[in-house]
Amino acid sequence: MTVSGLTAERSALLADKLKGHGLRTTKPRLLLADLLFSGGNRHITADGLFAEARRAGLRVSQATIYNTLNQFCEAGLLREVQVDQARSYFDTNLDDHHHFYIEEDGQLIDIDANAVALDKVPEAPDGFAVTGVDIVIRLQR
Amino acid sequence: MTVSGLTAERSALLADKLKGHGLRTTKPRLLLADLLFSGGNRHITADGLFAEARRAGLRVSQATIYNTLNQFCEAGLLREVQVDQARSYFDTNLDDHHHFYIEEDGQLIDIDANAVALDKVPEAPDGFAVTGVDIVIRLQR
DNA sequence: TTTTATTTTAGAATTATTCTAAAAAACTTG
DNA sequence: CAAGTTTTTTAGAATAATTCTAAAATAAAA
Repeated sequence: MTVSGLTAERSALLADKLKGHGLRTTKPRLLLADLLFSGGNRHITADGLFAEARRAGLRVSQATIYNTLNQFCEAGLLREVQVDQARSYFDTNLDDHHHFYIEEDGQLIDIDANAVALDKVPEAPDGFAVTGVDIVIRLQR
Repeated sequence: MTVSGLTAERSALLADKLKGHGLRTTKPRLLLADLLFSGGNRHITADGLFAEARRAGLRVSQATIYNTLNQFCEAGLLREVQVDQARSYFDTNLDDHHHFYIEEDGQLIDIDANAVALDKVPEAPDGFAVTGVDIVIRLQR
């Protein structure tokens, strides 16, 4: 499959990444994966990715953006970050880490896990297992 | 003002609480305040409070529920907890504390601040002040 | 009591997201 | 490659939480 705006090498690399996570390679997925994974780590909303995709000349529906983001999450290529109940943020950084959140402009900044020392954590109630520990430090100017 | 289902003493107590936070006492506010503050601390969604209010015989619109919850937040009588981008949770516990969150049933459980030892926290980026540190421990059965 | 300011309300509007069912694209097999 | 099967994509409708609007009701002030 050839996708305009992507070199053959990058295309092959991304296709491998998708296949490696059990996802078929399709044109929309390849181009969205390129937007998401070809720079450094990033945080993005569905709407933001939609805008970028159109700017990049990819004509995709919003439904595809949502489907793709959710599939990438399930496949373990992305993580969702819960900081604002108004919209979902997706994070390409899969390492153990936390976030600064600037509410005014909706900006997220990664905090490396070892910049935080969480020395005492309460035990989970009986019958429950911890699936994640999220720390969000809210900021204001 | 008399409100059916509220003793005069409780009514007066709640009215004082509202006034003390710069809010006029109205019938809907008094009854919602009673639901929110007359038992122990609690976590509730707008929808949950709406259902309770109707069960308690208060005929109040959804808009009033939302207005009241937001006003109570601004007035410092409630806090909003960000755990699920699908809906807002409000917490009557104003002490410094954190949360367990059981995604399956949307249940929140308080974690006392001193059950957590957060010994190293990164500095806020230049020009920013920390407005809150939220720790959410997600649980699964 | 009259006036003024604030609240409440029903219902419309908004916004993010999911659903639907049909068309398109991607794999599979002969 | 051709035909058949499965998965994706899509446009647009549907859903759900929340906010907005402008008018009626209520509360405070004079």
